[in-house]
Amino acid sequence: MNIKKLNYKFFNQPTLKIAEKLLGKTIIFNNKAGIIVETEAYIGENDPACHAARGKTKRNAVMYEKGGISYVYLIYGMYHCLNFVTERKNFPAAVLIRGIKPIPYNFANSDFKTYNKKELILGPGKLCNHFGITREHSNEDITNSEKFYVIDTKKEFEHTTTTRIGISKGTNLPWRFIIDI
DNA sequence: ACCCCGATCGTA
DNA sequence: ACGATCGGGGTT
Repeated sequence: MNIKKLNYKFFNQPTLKIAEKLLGKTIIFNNKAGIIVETEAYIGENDPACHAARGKTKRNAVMYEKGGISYVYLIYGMYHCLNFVTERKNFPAAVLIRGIKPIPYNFANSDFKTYNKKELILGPGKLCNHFGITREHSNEDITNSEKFYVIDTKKEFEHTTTTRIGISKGTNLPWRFIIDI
């Protein structure tokens, strides 16, 4: 199949760059595939919306690990959110995956051109439901797994940058990235 | 032990 | 606009 996975080096770039470059890349999780169409960055203890804003705790400890592992948490008692941890160990940062275009697993490494808005799964909770991702899938090394990884493609995509949504602090930071439909 | 509230979503 | 639903984390 000749599939290249995003590696440790990719996840050690600045988080904003990673959030931007993840657009258009394909997540593989247990034989399901989806192209990332929307991301948000959460960066460091000085970002008031970041889970690490009040320092290290049991829940956010994985954010302090090295880049390239998953961080999945439960929100509002019923939804899961998928993040990829970024940057160096002991610097808490991650990219939240907010939207995908589901595609057949067998076409995961092929080219694509169009996004029909009706086909998209927008929202971190819905996307985790689609894949079947839960907290049990947190703290997994996605650079070195056969079940859970992101396909490395060089192609870049036109996108729009906005402020992050669904938060009450840090609303001024333009750290949300969306593929232009 | 208690209380507040959240990186959401479906329904109204 | 609002309620569901529950665990994390701060406070008493």
